[in-house]
Amino acid sequence: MTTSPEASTPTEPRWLSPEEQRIWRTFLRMQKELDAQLSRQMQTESDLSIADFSVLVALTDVPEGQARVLELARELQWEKSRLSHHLSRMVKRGLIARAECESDGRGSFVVITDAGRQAIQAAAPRHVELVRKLFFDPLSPAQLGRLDEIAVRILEAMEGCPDALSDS
Amino acid sequence: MTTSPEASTPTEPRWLSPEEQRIWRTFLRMQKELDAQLSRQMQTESDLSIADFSVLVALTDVPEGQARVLELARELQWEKSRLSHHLSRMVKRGLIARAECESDGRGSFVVITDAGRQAIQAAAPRHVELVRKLFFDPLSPAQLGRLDEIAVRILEAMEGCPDALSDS
DNA sequence: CCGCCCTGGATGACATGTCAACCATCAGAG
DNA sequence: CTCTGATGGTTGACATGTCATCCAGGGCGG
Repeated sequence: MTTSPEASTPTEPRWLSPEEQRIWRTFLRMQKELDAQLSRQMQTESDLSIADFSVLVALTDVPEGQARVLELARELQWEKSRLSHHLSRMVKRGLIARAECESDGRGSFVVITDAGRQAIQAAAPRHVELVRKLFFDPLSPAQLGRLDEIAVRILEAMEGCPDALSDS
Repeated sequence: MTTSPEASTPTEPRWLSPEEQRIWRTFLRMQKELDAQLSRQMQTESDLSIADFSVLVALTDVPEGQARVLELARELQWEKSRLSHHLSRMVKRGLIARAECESDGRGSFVVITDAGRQAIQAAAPRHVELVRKLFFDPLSPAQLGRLDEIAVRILEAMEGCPDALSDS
């Protein structure tokens, strides 16, 4: 971001002003810290990663605690290969199980196990508390509304972009 | 986040309202997408990861393009082991080099190479453009100011937290 | 000079994510 | 029925992160 403005680039790039740089770095730092705190807490207090948690949430959101793999992938907006790898690890740890799909020989279902339910039921309250403490509580309702607008705005800006909005 | 509110937890957790859930998920999605787009662009157009880029930026920010490892770690707010691993990979790719530290036999310097300089000088303009396009351009100056306040607010909320703000 | 603890940094084992290739099944054209 | 291409999903190789551990050199009391 601070590469000296002397290089002869076609149409001199619009470098960030010092103030813009500060804002951008603050924003990045906030994101990183937030993520780090939430991950750390989830890991140390509940022995789950945020990724594990997301999968379990998606599964409990759905009737029977059971879903097709690609359906999950769409829900989570994960690549299918990432999901597949992650599911394998979760199976190994007993949080979920795979089940055959009768109607389609290719597909398979993912089912949440009792251990999985227990894990998420233990983790969720703490997680929500922390999300409140770090995100909702510090912001006024007005700020929250404006942040939401901003997030939506940025999402819109990304929608028309070269790379598809990450899915499989 | 949607674990049914029937479990008998001590002091029923303050679950998120549907609207709060929507806001939180939107926020997470925005973060993820932003990061994904920036990473993808950096990778495909400049063959660098955001991490590589950050290291190179930190090195060009500093006189002589040279710094001590832990100094870099502090700058980037990375764990020292992460940095060490990453530096090894970057050395292997010729972007940086290690140099002995005369004054302290333990330490070593990291120096940016010519290849490293070329890489960052090629990558920076495109990166800045994308940051503008996805972050600064879509927001009004007023929104930007409010977002900054919000980010600072959240960072403050995290400062007093159990886990130290991630450093080594 | 010696013993001891601190510090800077590297390493190995392991969790996670990405990309590309693979494979079986399905679905439709002939 | 068979060939062909799309679909659902897994796999392997490899990049990246985390944690715990190790190790060499430094600084200091004695």
